[in-house]
Amino acid sequence: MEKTRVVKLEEIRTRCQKCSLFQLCMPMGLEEGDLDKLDKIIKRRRPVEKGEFLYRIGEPFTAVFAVRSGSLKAFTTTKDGQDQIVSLHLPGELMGLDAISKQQHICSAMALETTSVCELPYERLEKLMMEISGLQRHILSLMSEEIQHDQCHMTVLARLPVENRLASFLANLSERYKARGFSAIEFNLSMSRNDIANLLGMAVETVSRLFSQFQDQGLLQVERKHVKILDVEALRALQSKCGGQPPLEKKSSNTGS
Amino acid sequence: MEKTRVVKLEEIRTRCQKCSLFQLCMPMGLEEGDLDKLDKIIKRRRPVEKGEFLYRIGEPFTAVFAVRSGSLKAFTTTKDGQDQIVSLHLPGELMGLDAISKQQHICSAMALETTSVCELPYERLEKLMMEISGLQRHILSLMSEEIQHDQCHMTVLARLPVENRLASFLANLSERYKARGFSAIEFNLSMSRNDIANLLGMAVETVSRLFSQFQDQGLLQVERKHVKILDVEALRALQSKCGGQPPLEKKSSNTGS
DNA sequence: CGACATGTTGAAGCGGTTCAAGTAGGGTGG
DNA sequence: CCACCCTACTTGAACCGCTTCAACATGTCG
Repeated sequence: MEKTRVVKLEEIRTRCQKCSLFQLCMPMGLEEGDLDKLDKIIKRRRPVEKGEFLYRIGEPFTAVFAVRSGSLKAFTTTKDGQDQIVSLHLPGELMGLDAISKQQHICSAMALETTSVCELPYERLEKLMMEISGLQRHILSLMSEEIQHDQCHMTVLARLPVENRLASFLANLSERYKARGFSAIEFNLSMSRNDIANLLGMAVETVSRLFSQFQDQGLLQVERKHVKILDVEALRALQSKCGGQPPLEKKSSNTGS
Repeated sequence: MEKTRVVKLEEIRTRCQKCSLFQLCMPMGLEEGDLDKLDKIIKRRRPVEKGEFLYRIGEPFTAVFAVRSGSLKAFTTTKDGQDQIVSLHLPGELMGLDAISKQQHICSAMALETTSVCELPYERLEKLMMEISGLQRHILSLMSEEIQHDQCHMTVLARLPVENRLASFLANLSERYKARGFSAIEFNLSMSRNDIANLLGMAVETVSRLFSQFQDQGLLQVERKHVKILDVEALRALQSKCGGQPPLEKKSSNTGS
Protein backbone atom coordinates (compact mmCIF):
# COMPACT_ATOMS: atom_id res chain seq x y z
CA MET A 1 0.00 0.00 0.00
CA GLU A 2 2.72 2.43 0.96
CA LYS A 3 4.78 1.29 -2.02
CA THR A 4 2.30 2.27 -4.67
CA ARG A 5 1.66 5.42 -2.75
CA VAL A 6 5.31 6.39 -2.86
CA VAL A 7 5.53 6.01 -6.60
CA LYS A 8 2.57 8.24 -7.06
CA LEU A 9 4.02 10.81 -4.77
CA GLU A 10 7.17 10.98 -6.79
CA GLU A 11 5.29 12.13 -9.79
CA ILE A 12 2.86 14.26 -7.86
CA ARG A 13 5.70 15.93 -6.14
CA THR A 14 4.21 18.97 -7.38
CA ARG A 15 6.69 21.49 -8.32
CA CYS A 16 5.83 24.39 -6.13
CA GLN A 17 5.54 26.52 -9.22
CA LYS A 18 2.51 24.63 -10.38
CA CYS A 19 0.77 24.72 -7.05
CA SER A 20 -2.19 27.01 -7.00
CA LEU A 21 -1.29 28.03 -3.51
CA PHE A 22 2.23 28.97 -4.34
CA GLN A 23 1.57 32.64 -4.08
CA LEU A 24 0.23 32.26 -0.59
CA CYS A 25 2.76 29.77 0.50
CA MET A 26 5.92 31.23 -0.90
CA PRO A 27 5.12 34.68 -2.14
CA MET A 28 8.60 36.09 -2.53
CA GLY A 29 10.80 36.42 -5.55
CA LEU A 30 12.73 33.21 -5.63
CA GLU A 31 15.14 32.48 -8.41
CA GLU A 32 14.42 29.61 -10.74
CA GLY A 33 17.15 27.47 -9.23
CA ASP A 34 15.99 28.22 -5.73
CA LEU A 35 12.56 26.88 -6.47
CA ASP A 36 14.08 23.64 -7.62
CA LYS A 37 16.01 23.35 -4.39
CA LEU A 38 12.84 23.93 -2.46
CA ASP A 39 10.93 21.40 -4.51
CA LYS A 40 13.55 18.80 -3.78
CA ILE A 41 13.09 18.88 -0.05
CA ILE A 42 9.31 18.91 -0.06
CA LYS A 43 7.60 15.63 0.72
CA ARG A 44 4.01 14.73 0.18
CA ARG A 45 2.17 12.57 2.64
CA ARG A 46 -1.01 10.66 2.48
CA PRO A 47 -3.95 12.92 3.33
CA VAL A 48 -4.81 13.38 6.97
CA GLU A 49 -8.34 12.23 7.67
CA LYS A 50 -10.82 14.15 9.75
CA GLY A 51 -10.00 13.78 13.43
CA GLU A 52 -6.49 12.49 12.75
CA PHE A 53 -3.47 14.20 14.22
CA LEU A 54 -0.87 15.72 11.95
CA TYR A 55 1.32 15.97 15.01
CA ARG A 56 0.79 15.98 18.74
CA ILE A 57 1.96 18.24 21.47
CA GLY A 58 5.26 17.06 22.86
CA GLU A 59 6.34 15.11 19.79
CA PRO A 60 9.83 15.84 18.48
CA PHE A 61 9.91 18.54 15.87
CA THR A 62 11.17 17.32 12.54
CA ALA A 63 9.24 19.21 9.92
CA VAL A 64 6.91 22.06 9.18
CA PHE A 65 3.80 21.53 7.10
CA ALA A 66 2.10 23.54 4.41
CA VAL A 67 -1.62 22.98 4.09
CA ARG A 68 -2.62 22.15 0.53
CA SER A 69 -6.31 21.49 1.01
CA GLY A 70 -8.67 21.00 3.91
CA SER A 71 -8.09 22.58 7.29
CA LEU A 72 -6.68 21.86 10.71
CA LYS A 73 -7.01 23.16 14.20
CA ALA A 74 -4.00 23.74 16.43
CA PHE A 75 -4.56 23.36 20.13
CA THR A 76 -2.69 23.12 23.37
CA THR A 77 -3.66 20.84 26.19
CA THR A 78 -3.52 22.31 29.66
CA LYS A 79 -2.31 20.31 32.62
CA ASP A 80 -5.88 19.63 33.64
CA GLY A 81 -6.41 17.88 30.34
CA GLN A 82 -8.52 20.55 28.69
CA ASP A 83 -7.89 21.53 25.10
CA GLN A 84 -7.60 25.11 24.01
CA ILE A 85 -7.69 25.80 20.31
CA VAL A 86 -5.29 28.55 19.34
CA SER A 87 -5.65 28.67 15.59
CA LEU A 88 -7.35 27.40 12.48
CA HIS A 89 -5.22 26.70 9.44
CA LEU A 90 -6.40 26.98 5.87
CA PRO A 91 -4.73 26.03 2.58
CA GLY A 92 -1.56 27.94 1.85
CA GLU A 93 -0.58 28.29 5.49
CA LEU A 94 2.42 26.84 7.26
CA MET A 95 2.13 24.99 10.56
CA GLY A 96 4.63 23.92 13.13
CA LEU A 97 7.07 26.80 13.17
CA ASP A 98 6.17 27.38 16.80
CA ALA A 99 8.07 24.22 17.69
CA ILE A 100 11.48 25.58 16.76
CA SER A 101 12.65 26.76 20.13
CA LYS A 102 11.73 23.67 22.11
CA GLN A 103 12.41 21.30 19.24
CA GLN A 104 9.13 19.68 20.07
CA HIS A 105 5.60 20.57 19.19
CA ILE A 106 3.86 22.86 21.63
CA CYS A 107 0.49 22.33 19.99
CA SER A 108 -1.33 19.39 18.56
CA ALA A 109 -2.63 19.68 15.02
CA MET A 110 -5.80 17.85 14.09
CA ALA A 111 -7.52 17.75 10.73
CA LEU A 112 -11.06 19.15 10.69
CA GLU A 113 -11.76 17.40 7.40
CA THR A 114 -9.76 15.33 4.96
CA THR A 115 -6.66 17.42 4.55
CA SER A 116 -3.53 17.22 2.46
CA VAL A 117 -0.25 18.79 3.40
CA CYS A 118 3.27 19.22 2.10
CA GLU A 119 5.98 18.26 4.55
CA LEU A 120 9.15 20.31 4.76
CA PRO A 121 11.83 18.58 6.82
CA TYR A 122 13.10 21.31 9.06
CA GLU A 123 16.79 20.51 9.06
CA ARG A 124 16.91 20.80 5.32
CA LEU A 125 14.75 23.89 5.36
CA GLU A 126 17.05 25.51 7.85
CA LYS A 127 20.07 24.86 5.64
CA LEU A 128 18.21 26.16 2.64
CA MET A 129 17.39 29.33 4.49
CA MET A 130 21.11 29.95 4.89
CA GLU A 131 21.54 29.66 1.13
CA ILE A 132 18.52 31.54 -0.08
CA SER A 133 18.04 34.91 1.53
CA GLY A 134 14.54 35.24 0.12
CA LEU A 135 13.57 32.05 1.86
CA GLN A 136 14.93 33.20 5.17
CA ARG A 137 13.08 36.44 4.84
CA HIS A 138 9.92 34.61 3.98
CA ILE A 139 10.00 32.24 6.91
CA LEU A 140 10.72 35.10 9.28
CA SER A 141 7.86 36.97 7.73
CA LEU A 142 5.50 34.05 8.23
CA MET A 143 6.42 33.74 11.87
CA SER A 144 5.95 37.43 12.34
CA GLU A 145 2.51 37.13 10.78
CA GLU A 146 1.66 34.36 13.17
CA ILE A 147 2.63 36.56 16.10
CA GLN A 148 0.49 39.30 14.66
CA HIS A 149 -2.44 36.94 14.32
CA ASP A 150 -2.04 35.72 17.87
CA GLN A 151 -1.92 39.24 19.22
CA CYS A 152 -5.06 40.04 17.35
CA HIS A 153 -6.75 37.03 18.83
CA MET A 154 -5.60 37.97 22.31
CA THR A 155 -7.18 41.35 21.82
CA VAL A 156 -10.42 39.78 20.75
CA LEU A 157 -10.45 37.50 23.79
CA ALA A 158 -9.52 40.19 26.25
CA ARG A 159 -11.67 43.10 25.09
CA LEU A 160 -14.69 42.01 23.14
CA PRO A 161 -18.09 40.72 24.21
CA VAL A 162 -19.11 37.43 22.66
CA GLU A 163 -21.10 39.00 19.83
CA ASN A 164 -18.08 40.84 18.50
CA ARG A 165 -15.85 37.84 18.93
CA LEU A 166 -17.97 35.73 16.63
CA ALA A 167 -18.24 38.58 14.16
CA SER A 168 -14.47 38.94 14.14
CA PHE A 169 -14.08 35.25 13.58
CA LEU A 170 -16.47 35.25 10.64
CA ALA A 171 -15.03 38.39 9.10
CA ASN A 172 -11.57 36.93 9.38
CA LEU A 173 -12.66 33.67 7.77
CA SER A 174 -14.32 35.59 4.99
CA GLU A 175 -11.14 37.51 4.23
CA ARG A 176 -9.03 34.42 4.25
CA TYR A 177 -11.32 32.52 1.92
CA LYS A 178 -11.36 35.50 -0.38
CA ALA A 179 -7.56 35.59 -0.45
CA ARG A 180 -7.67 31.95 -1.56
CA GLY A 181 -10.00 32.68 -4.43
CA PHE A 182 -13.15 31.38 -2.74
CA SER A 183 -16.30 33.30 -2.07
CA ALA A 184 -15.99 35.81 0.72
CA ILE A 185 -19.69 35.71 1.49
CA GLU A 186 -20.55 32.05 1.29
CA PHE A 187 -18.49 29.25 2.73
CA ASN A 188 -18.49 26.23 4.96
CA LEU A 189 -17.30 26.32 8.51
CA SER A 190 -14.88 23.50 9.00
CA MET A 191 -15.12 23.89 12.74
CA SER A 192 -17.92 22.56 14.86
CA ARG A 193 -19.84 24.85 17.19
CA ASN A 194 -17.83 23.31 19.96
CA ASP A 195 -14.54 24.21 18.36
CA ILE A 196 -15.68 27.72 17.57
CA ALA A 197 -16.79 28.19 21.17
CA ASN A 198 -13.49 26.87 22.43
CA LEU A 199 -11.45 29.08 20.10
CA LEU A 200 -13.43 32.16 21.06
CA GLY A 201 -13.49 31.42 24.76
CA MET A 202 -17.22 31.01 25.22
CA ALA A 203 -19.92 28.39 25.76
CA VAL A 204 -21.28 26.32 22.87
CA GLU A 205 -24.77 27.49 23.67
CA THR A 206 -23.65 31.06 23.24
CA VAL A 207 -22.28 30.35 19.78
CA SER A 208 -25.53 28.73 18.83
CA ARG A 209 -27.57 31.63 20.15
CA LEU A 210 -25.38 34.16 18.39
CA PHE A 211 -25.76 32.43 15.05
CA SER A 212 -29.51 32.52 15.53
CA GLN A 213 -29.36 36.14 16.56
CA PHE A 214 -27.24 37.14 13.58
CA GLN A 215 -29.68 35.33 11.36
CA ASP A 216 -32.65 37.08 12.94
CA GLN A 217 -30.90 40.39 12.42
CA GLY A 218 -30.46 39.59 8.76
CA LEU A 219 -26.68 39.59 9.01
CA LEU A 220 -26.30 36.11 7.60
CA GLN A 221 -27.91 32.82 6.81
CA VAL A 222 -26.59 29.78 8.54
CA GLU A 223 -27.53 26.19 8.31
CA ARG A 224 -25.31 23.85 10.16
CA LYS A 225 -21.88 24.50 8.72
CA HIS A 226 -22.94 26.45 5.70
CA VAL A 227 -22.75 30.22 6.13
CA LYS A 228 -23.87 32.94 3.77
CA ILE A 229 -23.10 36.47 4.79
CA LEU A 230 -25.85 38.90 3.87
CA ASP A 231 -24.65 42.12 5.41
CA VAL A 232 -20.89 42.33 5.19
CA GLU A 233 -20.78 45.90 6.39
CA ALA A 234 -22.71 45.21 9.55
CA LEU A 235 -20.47 42.27 10.28
CA ARG A 236 -17.37 44.35 9.77
CA ALA A 237 -18.77 46.99 12.05
CA LEU A 238 -19.01 44.42 14.82
CA GLN A 239 -15.53 43.16 14.18
CA SER A 240 -12.52 44.59 15.96
CA LYS A 241 -9.65 45.44 13.71
CA CYS A 242 -6.45 45.19 15.64
CA GLY A 243 -3.65 47.52 14.86
CA GLY A 244 -5.85 50.38 13.86
CA GLN A 245 -4.46 53.70 12.90
CA PRO A 246 -1.47 55.01 14.84
CA PRO A 247 -2.76 56.91 17.83
CA LEU A 248 -2.81 60.64 17.49
CA GLU A 249 0.15 62.36 19.02
CA LYS A 250 -0.84 62.69 22.62
CA LYS A 251 1.01 64.73 25.13
CA SER A 252 2.70 63.08 28.05
CA SER A 253 -0.63 62.51 29.76
CA ASN A 254 -0.16 58.82 29.20
CA THR A 255 2.44 57.83 31.70
CA GLY A 256 2.10 54.17 31.05
CA SER A 257 2.45 53.34 34.70
CA MET B 1 24.72 66.78 23.63
CA GLU B 2 24.50 63.99 21.10
CA LYS B 3 28.20 64.39 20.32
CA THR B 4 29.44 63.67 23.78
CA ARG B 5 26.87 60.93 24.00
CA VAL B 6 28.23 59.27 20.90
CA VAL B 7 31.74 59.19 22.22
CA LYS B 8 30.57 57.57 25.40
CA LEU B 9 28.54 55.04 23.51
CA GLU B 10 31.56 54.01 21.51
CA GLU B 11 33.30 52.92 24.61
CA ILE B 12 30.21 51.61 26.31
CA ARG B 13 29.39 49.66 23.25
CA THR B 14 29.33 46.91 25.52
CA ARG B 15 30.73 43.88 23.98
CA CYS B 16 27.92 41.45 24.21
CA GLN B 17 30.26 39.08 25.96
CA LYS B 18 30.49 41.30 28.97
CA CYS B 19 26.79 41.91 29.22
CA SER B 20 25.22 40.18 32.18
CA LEU B 21 22.20 39.42 30.06
CA PHE B 22 24.14 37.82 27.30
CA GLN B 23 23.04 34.35 28.21
CA LEU B 24 19.42 35.32 28.00
CA CYS B 25 19.80 37.46 24.95
CA MET B 26 22.03 35.31 22.81
CA PRO B 27 22.27 31.93 24.41
CA MET B 28 23.74 29.94 21.55
CA GLY B 29 27.26 28.88 20.84
CA LEU B 30 28.59 31.70 18.73
CA GLU B 31 32.16 31.71 17.58
CA GLU B 32 34.50 34.39 18.82
CA GLY B 33 34.50 36.21 15.49
CA ASP B 34 30.75 36.06 15.24
CA LEU B 35 30.35 37.85 18.52
CA ASP B 36 32.54 40.65 17.24
CA LYS B 37 30.38 40.98 14.15
CA LEU B 38 27.31 41.14 16.31
CA ASP B 39 28.87 43.71 18.61
CA LYS B 40 29.62 45.90 15.65
CA ILE B 41 26.04 46.32 14.60
CA ILE B 42 24.62 46.94 18.06
CA LYS B 43 23.82 50.52 18.92
CA ARG B 44 23.06 51.97 22.30
CA ARG B 45 20.50 54.67 22.75
CA ARG B 46 19.74 57.06 25.51
CA PRO B 47 17.49 55.43 28.10
CA VAL B 48 13.77 55.51 27.45
CA GLU B 49 11.98 57.31 30.26
CA LYS B 50 8.81 56.05 31.90
CA GLY B 51 5.84 56.68 29.63
CA GLU B 52 8.02 57.29 26.57
CA PHE B 53 7.56 55.25 23.43
CA LEU B 54 10.36 53.08 22.15
CA TYR B 55 8.37 52.82 18.96
CA ARG B 56 4.77 53.29 17.94
CA ILE B 57 2.36 51.18 16.04
CA GLY B 58 2.54 51.94 12.35
CA GLU B 59 6.07 53.32 12.38
CA PRO B 60 8.46 51.89 9.82
CA PHE B 61 10.42 48.95 11.08
CA THR B 62 14.14 49.57 11.13
CA ALA B 63 15.46 47.74 14.14
CA VAL B 64 14.77 45.27 16.88
CA PHE B 65 15.59 46.08 20.49
CA ALA B 66 17.04 44.11 23.35
CA VAL B 67 16.01 45.25 26.79
CA ARG B 68 19.01 45.86 29.03
CA SER B 69 17.28 47.16 32.12
CA GLY B 70 13.82 48.34 33.06
CA SER B 71 10.70 47.07 31.35
CA LEU B 72 8.25 47.92 28.60
CA LYS B 73 4.73 47.07 27.65
CA ALA B 74 3.76 46.24 24.08
CA PHE B 75 0.24 47.11 23.07
CA THR B 76 -1.94 47.39 20.03
CA THR B 77 -4.49 50.09 19.53
CA THR B 78 -7.86 49.01 18.18
CA LYS B 79 -9.74 51.09 15.68
CA ASP B 80 -11.93 52.48 18.43
CA GLY B 81 -8.85 53.93 20.06
CA GLN B 82 -8.59 51.45 22.91
CA ASP B 83 -5.25 49.99 23.89
CA GLN B 84 -4.73 46.31 24.46
CA ILE B 85 -1.51 45.26 26.12
CA VAL B 86 -0.19 42.06 24.63
CA SER B 87 3.08 41.59 26.47
CA LEU B 88 5.46 42.77 29.12
CA HIS B 89 9.16 42.77 28.32
CA LEU B 90 11.91 42.32 30.87
CA PRO B 91 15.69 42.60 30.57
CA GLY B 92 17.27 40.14 28.17
CA GLU B 93 14.26 40.02 25.86
CA LEU B 94 14.03 41.12 22.27
CA MET B 95 11.23 43.33 21.01
CA GLY B 96 10.03 44.27 17.57
CA LEU B 97 10.43 41.03 15.67
CA ASP B 98 6.67 41.02 15.11
CA ALA B 99 7.12 43.89 12.65
CA ILE B 100 9.04 41.88 10.08
CA SER B 101 6.22 40.91 7.78
CA LYS B 102 4.59 44.31 7.48
CA GLN B 103 7.86 46.19 7.75
CA GLN B 104 6.12 48.42 10.23
CA HIS B 105 5.43 48.05 13.90
CA ILE B 106 2.16 46.36 14.76
CA CYS B 107 2.47 47.25 18.42
CA SER B 108 3.55 50.28 20.33
CA ALA B 109 6.24 49.84 22.96
CA MET B 110 6.18 52.06 26.01
CA ALA B 111 8.60 52.08 28.92
CA LEU B 112 7.04 51.30 32.29
CA GLU B 113 10.06 52.76 34.05
CA THR B 114 13.39 54.20 32.98
CA THR B 115 14.61 51.59 30.57
CA SER B 116 17.73 51.03 28.54
CA VAL B 117 17.87 49.04 25.35
CA CYS B 118 20.31 47.89 22.70
CA GLU B 119 19.27 48.65 19.15
CA LEU B 120 19.96 46.12 16.41
CA PRO B 121 19.39 47.59 12.94
CA TYR B 122 17.36 44.95 11.21
CA GLU B 123 18.91 45.11 7.76
CA ARG B 124 22.31 44.40 9.18
CA LEU B 125 20.94 41.76 11.49
CA GLU B 126 19.27 40.05 8.56
CA LYS B 127 22.54 39.92 6.63
CA LEU B 128 24.35 38.65 9.66
CA MET B 129 21.82 35.88 10.01
CA MET B 130 22.78 34.69 6.54
CA GLU B 131 26.40 34.49 7.61
CA ILE B 132 26.03 33.02 11.06
CA SER B 133 23.83 29.97 11.21
CA GLY B 134 23.75 30.07 15.00
CA LEU B 135 22.32 33.55 14.85
CA GLN B 136 19.62 32.55 12.42
CA ARG B 137 18.68 29.65 14.59
CA HIS B 138 18.57 31.88 17.61
CA ILE B 139 16.35 34.52 16.11
CA LEU B 140 13.97 31.87 14.82
CA SER B 141 13.97 30.34 18.24
CA LEU B 142 13.12 33.65 19.87
CA MET B 143 10.21 34.20 17.53
CA SER B 144 8.99 30.70 18.18
CA GLU B 145 9.15 31.42 21.91
CA GLU B 146 7.11 34.53 21.41
CA ILE B 147 4.45 32.53 19.61
CA GLN B 148 4.47 30.05 22.43
CA HIS B 149 4.07 32.80 24.98
CA ASP B 150 1.19 34.33 23.05
CA GLN B 151 -0.57 30.99 22.78
CA CYS B 152 -0.20 30.53 26.48
CA HIS B 153 -1.68 33.94 27.09
CA MET B 154 -4.56 33.20 24.74
CA THR B 155 -5.30 30.09 26.75
CA VAL B 156 -5.29 32.07 29.96
CA LEU B 157 -7.68 34.63 28.51
CA ALA B 158 -10.01 32.10 26.97
CA ARG B 159 -10.26 29.51 29.71
CA LEU B 160 -9.46 30.86 33.14
CA PRO B 161 -11.52 32.79 35.65
CA VAL B 162 -9.94 36.02 36.84
CA GLU B 163 -8.41 34.51 39.95
CA ASN B 164 -6.35 32.06 37.95
CA ARG B 165 -5.39 34.68 35.42
CA LEU B 166 -3.75 36.84 38.03
CA ALA B 167 -2.08 33.83 39.60
CA SER B 168 -0.68 32.84 36.20
CA PHE B 169 0.59 36.34 35.67
CA LEU B 170 2.35 36.43 39.02
CA ALA B 171 3.78 32.94 38.69
CA ASN B 172 5.10 33.82 35.25
CA LEU B 173 6.68 37.03 36.53
CA SER B 174 8.24 35.13 39.38
CA GLU B 175 9.83 32.63 37.02
CA ARG B 176 11.14 35.31 34.74
CA TYR B 177 12.71 37.29 37.55
CA LYS B 178 14.28 34.13 38.85
CA ALA B 179 15.78 33.42 35.44
CA ARG B 180 17.36 36.86 35.58
CA GLY B 181 18.95 36.25 38.93
CA PHE B 182 16.43 38.22 40.95
CA SER B 183 14.29 36.95 43.76
CA ALA B 184 11.43 34.75 42.65
CA ILE B 185 9.36 35.54 45.70
CA GLU B 186 9.83 39.26 46.16
CA PHE B 187 9.75 41.80 43.39
CA ASN B 188 8.24 45.01 42.14
CA LEU B 189 5.45 45.09 39.64
CA SER B 190 6.40 47.51 36.95
CA MET B 191 2.85 47.55 35.69
CA SER B 192 0.06 49.56 37.23
CA ARG B 193 -3.18 47.88 38.30
CA ASN B 194 -4.68 49.37 35.20
CA ASP B 195 -2.09 47.76 32.95
CA ILE B 196 -2.40 44.42 34.68
CA ALA B 197 -6.17 44.54 34.30
CA ASN B 198 -5.83 45.41 30.64
CA LEU B 199 -3.31 42.65 29.97
CA LEU B 200 -5.46 40.08 31.74
CA GLY B 201 -8.73 41.21 30.22
CA MET B 202 -10.50 42.28 33.37
CA ALA B 203 -11.57 45.35 35.31
CA VAL B 204 -9.14 47.31 37.49
CA GLU B 205 -11.41 46.82 40.46
CA THR B 206 -11.16 43.09 40.01
CA VAL B 207 -7.38 43.18 40.09
CA SER B 208 -7.51 45.20 43.24
CA ARG B 209 -9.97 42.86 44.89
CA LEU B 210 -7.92 39.82 43.88
CA PHE B 211 -4.75 41.23 45.38
CA SER B 212 -6.65 41.82 48.61
CA GLN B 213 -8.13 38.36 48.46
CA PHE B 214 -4.76 36.69 47.85
CA GLN B 215 -3.39 38.65 50.75
CA ASP B 216 -6.24 37.61 53.02
CA GLN B 217 -5.66 34.01 52.03
CA GLY B 218 -2.02 34.34 53.00
CA LEU B 219 -0.80 33.73 49.46
CA LEU B 220 1.20 36.91 49.29
CA GLN B 221 1.83 40.32 50.70
CA VAL B 222 1.30 43.26 48.45
CA GLU B 223 1.76 46.93 49.01
CA ARG B 224 1.34 49.07 45.98
CA LYS B 225 3.83 47.67 43.51
CA HIS B 226 5.82 45.59 45.92
CA VAL B 227 4.87 41.93 45.99
CA LYS B 228 6.13 39.21 48.27
CA ILE B 229 4.93 35.73 47.56
CA LEU B 230 4.31 33.71 50.69
CA ASP B 231 2.83 30.51 49.34
CA VAL B 232 4.44 29.65 46.04
CA GLU B 233 2.79 26.27 45.85
CA ALA B 234 -0.71 27.61 46.24
CA LEU B 235 -0.03 30.19 43.58
CA ARG B 236 1.28 27.54 41.20
CA ALA B 237 -1.77 25.46 41.87
CA LEU B 238 -3.95 28.30 40.68
CA GLN B 239 -1.82 28.91 37.60
CA SER B 240 -2.50 27.21 34.31
CA LYS B 241 0.47 25.63 32.71
CA CYS B 242 -0.01 25.55 28.98
CA GLY B 243 1.37 22.71 27.02
CA GLY B 244 0.92 20.14 29.69
CA GLN B 245 1.71 16.51 29.17
CA PRO B 246 0.84 14.95 25.84
CA PRO B 247 -2.70 13.63 25.98
CA LEU B 248 -3.06 9.94 26.50
CA GLU B 249 -3.66 7.97 23.39
CA LYS B 250 -7.36 8.24 22.94
CA LYS B 251 -9.33 6.27 20.49
CA SER B 252 -11.10 7.97 17.67
CA SER B 253 -13.73 9.35 20.02
CA ASN B 254 -12.31 12.76 19.37
CA THR B 255 -13.35 13.46 15.84
CA GLY B 256 -12.26 17.04 15.93
CA SER B 257 -15.25 18.22 14.03
C1' DC C 1 -34.04 1.84 12.48
C1' DG C 2 -31.91 2.92 16.73
C1' DA C 3 -28.13 5.15 19.10
C1' DC C 4 -25.10 8.81 19.76
C1' DA C 5 -23.11 13.09 18.63
C1' DT C 6 -24.12 17.72 17.41
C1' DG C 7 -26.82 21.65 17.56
C1' DT C 8 -30.72 24.59 19.38
C1' DT C 9 -33.52 26.97 22.72
C1' DG C 10 -35.29 28.29 27.34
C1' DA C 11 -34.68 29.51 32.25
C1' DA C 12 -31.97 30.11 36.45
C1' DG C 13 -27.75 31.45 38.64
C1' DC C 14 -23.43 33.70 39.27
C1' DG C 15 -18.86 35.75 38.15
C1' DG C 16 -17.25 39.81 37.06
C1' DT C 17 -18.35 44.54 35.49
C1' DT C 18 -19.97 48.95 36.35
C1' DC C 19 -21.09 52.64 39.19
C1' DA C 20 -20.12 55.20 43.19
C1' DA C 21 -17.64 56.78 47.05
C1' DG C 22 -13.69 57.08 49.63
C1' DT C 23 -8.40 56.60 50.71
C1' DA C 24 -3.70 57.12 49.92
C1' DG C 25 0.64 58.56 47.30
C1' DG C 26 3.51 61.57 44.69
C1' DG C 27 4.49 65.67 42.60
C1' DT C 28 4.04 70.78 42.26
C1' DG C 29 3.81 75.45 43.55
C1' DG C 30 3.43 78.63 47.11
C1' DC D 1 8.07 72.37 54.09
C1' DC D 2 3.36 72.00 53.81
C1' DA D 3 -1.03 72.52 51.27
C1' DC D 4 -2.95 71.21 47.38
C1' DC D 5 -4.26 68.47 43.47
C1' DC D 6 -4.45 64.72 40.61
C1' DT D 7 -3.89 60.09 39.76
C1' DA D 8 -3.67 55.48 41.36
C1' DC D 9 -5.77 52.36 44.14
C1' DT D 10 -9.33 50.23 47.21
C1' DT D 11 -13.81 48.73 48.70
C1' DG D 12 -18.87 48.21 48.59
C1' DA D 13 -23.28 47.35 46.19
C1' DA D 14 -26.25 46.82 42.15
C1' DC D 15 -26.58 45.05 37.77
C1' DC D 16 -26.06 42.21 33.70
C1' DG D 17 -23.72 39.20 30.25
C1' DC D 18 -22.70 34.96 29.92
C1' DT D 19 -22.55 30.30 31.67
C1' DT D 20 -24.71 26.40 33.32
C1' DC D 21 -28.31 23.22 33.52
C1' DA D 22 -31.97 21.00 31.31
C1' DA D 23 -34.81 19.49 27.64
C1' DC D 24 -35.45 18.89 23.02
C1' DA D 25 -34.41 18.71 17.88
C1' DT D 26 -31.76 17.26 14.16
C1' DG D 27 -28.07 14.64 11.68
C1' DT D 28 -25.23 10.95 11.08
C1' DC D 29 -23.44 6.38 11.18
C1' DG D 30 -23.32 1.58 12.15
